Amino acid sequence: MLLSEGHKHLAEVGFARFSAREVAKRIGYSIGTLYNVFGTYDRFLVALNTRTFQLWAKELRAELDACGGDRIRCLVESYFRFARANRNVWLAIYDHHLPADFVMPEEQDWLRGELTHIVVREVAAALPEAVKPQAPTLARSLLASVHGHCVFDIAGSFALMGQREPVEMALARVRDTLTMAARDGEESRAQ
Amino acid sequence: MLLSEGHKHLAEVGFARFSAREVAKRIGYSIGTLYNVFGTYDRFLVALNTRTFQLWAKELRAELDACGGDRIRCLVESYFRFARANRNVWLAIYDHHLPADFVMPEEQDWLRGELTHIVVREVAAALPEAVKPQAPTLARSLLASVHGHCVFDIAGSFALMGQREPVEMALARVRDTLTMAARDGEESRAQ
DNA sequence: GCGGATTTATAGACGGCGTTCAATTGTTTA
DNA sequence: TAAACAATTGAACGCCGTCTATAAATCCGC
Repeated sequence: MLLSEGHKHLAEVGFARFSAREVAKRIGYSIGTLYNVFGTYDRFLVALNTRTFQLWAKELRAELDACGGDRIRCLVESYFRFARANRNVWLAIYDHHLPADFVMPEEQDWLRGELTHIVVREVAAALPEAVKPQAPTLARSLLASVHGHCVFDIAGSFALMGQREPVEMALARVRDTLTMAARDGEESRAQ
Repeated sequence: MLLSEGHKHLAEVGFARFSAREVAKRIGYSIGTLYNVFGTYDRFLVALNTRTFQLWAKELRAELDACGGDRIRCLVESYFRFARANRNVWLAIYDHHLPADFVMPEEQDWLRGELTHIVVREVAAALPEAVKPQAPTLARSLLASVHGHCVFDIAGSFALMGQREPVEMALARVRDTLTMAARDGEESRAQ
């Protein structure tokens, strides 16, 4: 209840205007109760962001299942679609910086890994046999590239720079790298 | 004075713990004075972030001037170096989301363009003649890719994923794209 | 069924925040 | 010097996250 209403509130007002007090008030709880449950504002936000990761992974799996041939395009488009459709909760994941001494509950680690693992699997499938071992590293790197495009898109930086079609740009960068990796694979086979 | 001390305070405590009140107190100003000058917290932060952009562009130019042969590597390394050396003020640029109705003073627009323009020039220099017109679009896309790697690096996501050498990874992605672009150039010449 | 123990919930208090504004101080001009 | 103007102030407001003493609810052995 605290989680679902909190997630709704976060989606409505965004990270900067989010308030744990307001969430408690909305569902008729006292502020003290919320703090008894989560202990601290940071931990509450971590729990909400974990919820976002769960939602994200679920949608990604669904879209991959419903995907036709081009699974790499599907991945990239899904990344942008989720961020755009869930702007505030998506941004909150990256706006919320944990204190250096914060120990993350395993829960979130595992779920972030879930998303990454999906991408690793798809990247591996797109690579020729000779370079498949590079898939984990390559997948994380491509994730970062797509993320960068998505951040600029959401923040409006691309619009300011007169750039359009950020999804296609991100996809093109991914294809560049996959093509180059495939070429490496051929060379190592030719030797 | 408000700007320099504010920038220092932001660098010390980071975006989340930053407070305009504290800045005013530190230099012996009243809180009211700060608000007469900047009008609002958002505008104060925009001014501080503009300062960060200025510093960033200055360092980038200096490092390019002192750069040996590999100017693309120099760009990527400089991006990471600035973000790492100025973690809090760099993060503040991306953590501070403006209200939708906010009209950005031209100042910051111009300075952001400054950084981009440097990158565009260097990317153009790295491209064969046939594809040089793509330089502006390509440069912004590569900026996004490097930014994505840098965000994950600063946030510690790469470390969590067991990934090392984010700078080299980002550089590799840039080279992938530049190589592919060069190949496109050759093909269009061959036709 | 009951009374003590233990968990859970409450709301008031605290200091700090961004923001506003009437009052004050300082500066220029006539 | 006196009046007009500009700059500065800090108390007041309603928020915030956090803590804590108190009250309510739940459980459990008898």
